Amino acid sequence: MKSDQDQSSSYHHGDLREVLISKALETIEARGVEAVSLRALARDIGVSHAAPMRHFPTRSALLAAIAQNGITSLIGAAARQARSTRLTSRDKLQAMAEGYVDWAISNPVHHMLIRNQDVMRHADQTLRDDIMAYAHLHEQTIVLAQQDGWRSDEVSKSIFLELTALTAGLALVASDPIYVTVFKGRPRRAAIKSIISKYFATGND
Amino acid sequence: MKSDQDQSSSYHHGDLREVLISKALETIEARGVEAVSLRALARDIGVSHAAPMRHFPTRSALLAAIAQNGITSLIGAAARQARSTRLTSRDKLQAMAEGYVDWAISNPVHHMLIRNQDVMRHADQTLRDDIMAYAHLHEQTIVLAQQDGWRSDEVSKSIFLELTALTAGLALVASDPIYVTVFKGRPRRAAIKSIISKYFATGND
DNA sequence: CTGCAATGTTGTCAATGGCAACATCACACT
DNA sequence: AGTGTGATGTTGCCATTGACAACATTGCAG
Repeated sequence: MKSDQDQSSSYHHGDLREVLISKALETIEARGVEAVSLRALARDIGVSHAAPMRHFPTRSALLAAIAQNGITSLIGAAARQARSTRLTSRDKLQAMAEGYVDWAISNPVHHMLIRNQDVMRHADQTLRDDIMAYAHLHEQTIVLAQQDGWRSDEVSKSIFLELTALTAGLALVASDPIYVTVFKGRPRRAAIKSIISKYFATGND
Repeated sequence: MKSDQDQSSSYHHGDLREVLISKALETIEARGVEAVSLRALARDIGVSHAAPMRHFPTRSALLAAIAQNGITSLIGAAARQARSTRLTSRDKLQAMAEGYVDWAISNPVHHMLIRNQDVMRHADQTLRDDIMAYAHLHEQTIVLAQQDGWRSDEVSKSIFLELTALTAGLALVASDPIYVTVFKGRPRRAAIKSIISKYFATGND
């Protein structure tokens, strides 16, 4: 009962790239990045040991591609919010902060890969550019909020550092198994939203 | 000019465990965790390929031991501050927050290893206990500060989450190569201390 | 319908982690 | 001092893996 029998002929898998990514995600979730092996994935999927190489030249490239998928979805969500016209610039900024942590909680593997220096070391230029694009969007959103009067007297770089640290820290704590006990009995997202709200509750005009 | 020639006989290295750890640290700093190989270390040091196994049963155990060294030094520093009698309880808490980020900046490899799920997955009970001990010390310090009137009306778990996220985030941002540009032209430690001070500047009686 | 580019396969190699059997040494105990 | 035992180091081995090369199959564009 192989799941890939709907392919007319079995020589060409037809969807190998996507299946590799999704199986790799499962592996990472269950047993960590170090457990990802191109050959094991190939065995699991039922193709020859070198087939994955047609889609990812190296193991690192597969991991980087997953990270790329992650950052792409993060930027997509952030850009959508930024275009929304129903929010003040300050609320957009808050939504962006909450969106980042939400995204990290919803996509713990992608989040972890993006924070993993071993993975990012092999990132290609597109991936690096996308991460920078997100940071720039963040900075611009801060500047816009400041232009509308929110903490307009502060240095935007400082706000950027502060907000980046806060959201990165919350995302880390929320998805790190070490800290699960912190949330015992409390819904993670609510506790986090409340902390972010508190941050944004000051400095309003 | 080998550095290990001061050993009388060369059969027993005499200091292999420590040298393995220090060489591994260099490797991680230069080329990341994934570049650590027991055999390469053995070659580098000049012992046989299986010698490292006498000190670390697996590669993961070596990495976990380095993480253990890190958390031990972190706890040592924190406990020293906590015992200081010249600080108010609130100042002790602030010193602990600053101390954590300082430690992370001074020991980026250790900090990264402790945050690395692949490494922590293989942590033994002692390492897990030590990390919990640090969290407990943090929580106790918060409670003491609250008992002395600092934010005494807030839930200490919330403060813990907030402070842990802030410090973890600052440590992450400060040591992540992705964010080096944020600190362009600004001393890292000063920028971070100022953010932490700001956090502690509110809620004082 | 044909030839080429994309995709998959088989075979091979060096490096690695890990295990086992053996060698050497330091040190505690008498 | 002598010894023997546990700690530490060595050699040899094996399975797995990433990576590469040469070859096979197939879909598709012209």
